[in-house]
Amino acid sequence: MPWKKNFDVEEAVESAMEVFWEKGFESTTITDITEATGVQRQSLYNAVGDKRKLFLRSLMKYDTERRRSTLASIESLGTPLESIHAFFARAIEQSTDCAKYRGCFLVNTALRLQDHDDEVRDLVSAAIEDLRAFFKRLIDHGKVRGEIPSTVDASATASALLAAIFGMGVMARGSCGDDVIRQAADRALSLLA
Amino acid sequence: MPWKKNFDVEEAVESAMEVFWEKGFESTTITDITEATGVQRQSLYNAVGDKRKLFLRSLMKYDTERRRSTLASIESLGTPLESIHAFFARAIEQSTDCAKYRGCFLVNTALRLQDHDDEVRDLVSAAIEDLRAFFKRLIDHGKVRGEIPSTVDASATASALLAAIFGMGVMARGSCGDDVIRQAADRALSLLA
DNA sequence: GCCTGTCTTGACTGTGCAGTCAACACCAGA
DNA sequence: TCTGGTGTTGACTGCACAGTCAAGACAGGC
Repeated sequence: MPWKKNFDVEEAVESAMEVFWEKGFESTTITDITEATGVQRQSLYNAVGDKRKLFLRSLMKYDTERRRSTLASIESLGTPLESIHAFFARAIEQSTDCAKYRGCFLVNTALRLQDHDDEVRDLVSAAIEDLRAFFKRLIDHGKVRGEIPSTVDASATASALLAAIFGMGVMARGSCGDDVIRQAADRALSLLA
Repeated sequence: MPWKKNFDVEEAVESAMEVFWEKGFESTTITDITEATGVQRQSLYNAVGDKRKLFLRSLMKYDTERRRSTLASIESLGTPLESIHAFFARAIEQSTDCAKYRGCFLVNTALRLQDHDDEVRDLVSAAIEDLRAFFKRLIDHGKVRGEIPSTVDASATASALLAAIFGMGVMARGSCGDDVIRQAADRALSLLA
């Protein structure tokens, strides 16, 4: 007896994610989302729930389908040191292309954590901790391979790289010049030499 | 014939600044401000103008009365290297006291620059550039004094310290542990050794 | 004491929003 | 073909907000 939905929920969440990523939670209206997805208001509410649930689901989708897969592909790219450099190169590319700069969805969310509930908070904290672990793991491997001096403190340096990545994002938003961002990345990476 | 205002405009802007600093532009309502200042709606509109003008004026007050004077007092505190360490110590203290963490008003604004017009943008960019210049000046002086190795690139390292400071702010918001923030600061400062 | 122009007050207006409702369209099984 | 339940549609509700209005309070000049 039921009637099949004439839209795909996952596709709708994907489109909603793009909008939330671009504009943030507060500044996104349900109308923005219905326009982006082509799905009617009530159909969205039936399928997913309210705005908050839709945001959480978008963030989870980003976390699993974008962030984790990106880190995995970068990690398998070359040597540990090369992977770290590749990560920073990617961050620079994104930060300096101001036309389409929108940062990382999770970090954007971290910057407005007061807008959100514990579920979102926990997801964000876990993602940040995971990125730090990513750096630490690569540094440890680099030390084993002899690419990175054994005197480098893996944990502390991972924290510093994390701060550098975040800082570059802030600088990009604060309309710093590209050269300043590149300098910051270069000096941060010098901690590995 | 006129009638004297029974409130001080500067005091009102000071109170408004506290609210905008705490909650950001979008999340602050005029009612929040009338409650914080004790000044009636229309009196505020008469004295300062609309919400946007009030925000700009608050930001300018912060820039001149807080940021600049803080930098000046830190700069005159001791040797250049000591001043930089003092700046980071202050940042750590603020970032790890999560109970009253609210970051720097200008950086908070930088993170939501899309909410604002060119006047605000320009003020924020100038403040960020000024902070970078602050670091660069101190590094240059430190090199002259022999506190900082002459091999340190003052400009690039200033950019890296800037990124580190911003990154620490993001980490504080993303509910990173205090030790991670401290590690990041420690490694950033190691660029001066 | 009256007049003039500013300041104050609280109610008002219009807008944009999240979320809801009720009527309708549709499909599958009896 | 009828029936019941689910999906869809667009209008609706209630609320919070920025900004405005008009009536009144007030102080000084005449």
